[in-house]
Amino acid sequence: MTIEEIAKAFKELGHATRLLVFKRLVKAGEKGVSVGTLKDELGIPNSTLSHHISSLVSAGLIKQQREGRVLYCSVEYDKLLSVISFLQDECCIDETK
Amino acid sequence: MTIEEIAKAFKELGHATRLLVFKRLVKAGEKGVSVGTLKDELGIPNSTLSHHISSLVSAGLIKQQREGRVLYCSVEYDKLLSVISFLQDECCIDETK
DNA sequence: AAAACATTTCGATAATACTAGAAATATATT
DNA sequence: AATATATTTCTAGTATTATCGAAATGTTTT
Repeated sequence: MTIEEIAKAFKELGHATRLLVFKRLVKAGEKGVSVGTLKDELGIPNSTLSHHISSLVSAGLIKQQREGRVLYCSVEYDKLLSVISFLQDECCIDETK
Repeated sequence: MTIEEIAKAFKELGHATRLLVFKRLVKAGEKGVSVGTLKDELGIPNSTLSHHISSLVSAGLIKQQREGRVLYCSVEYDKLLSVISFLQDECCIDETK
């Protein structure tokens, strides 16, 4: 993962609405949550939510799977783990220097 | 920490230049790195760097301490730990549901 | 107090992001 | 095939962010 990819992930997590969506999806686990459910829970317009979702997808933080006419959103755990690893490894506190 | 504060931290880390600065400061440890050194290492203009630094300060991710005419920037570890904790706790992978 | 050094603030431009109503697309049901 | 449901794309206005040269500020040395 390049620094740009990590920065992109942070950037997309750096908005309260998107962070709420992401947090909600992590809680939901494997199957995820439909766009409509997110819309109802967060109370924001379709189009606005749709843009936020595609931002998260573009950063590789979440993915979407269709089931009939419902689109489920779910977390890309590999990406989440990469981000956590970056903070722990690349940004580790090294007092031994 | 509110969701807005966490989002703000992610937002400011969400830019390649700022993320490089932050990473550099974490590596540097307690004393930090001067603005001038960052400028030389990253090769970006004073004013641009200064804005990025104040963004990181505004998110509480770094702080500045003057020593003579040199301003040192250093990481606010509490904030870094909060961000890591958020990802691990609030965004934990819970397969037990 | 003048000159040198370190950093920020000003000012202005360009680029990107946020928001959301309305129209379009895709799928399912009757 | 018509209707209902779920979601995205279009369009457009507003707001925020990024960039950086030049001027200003604060600090030290001479």
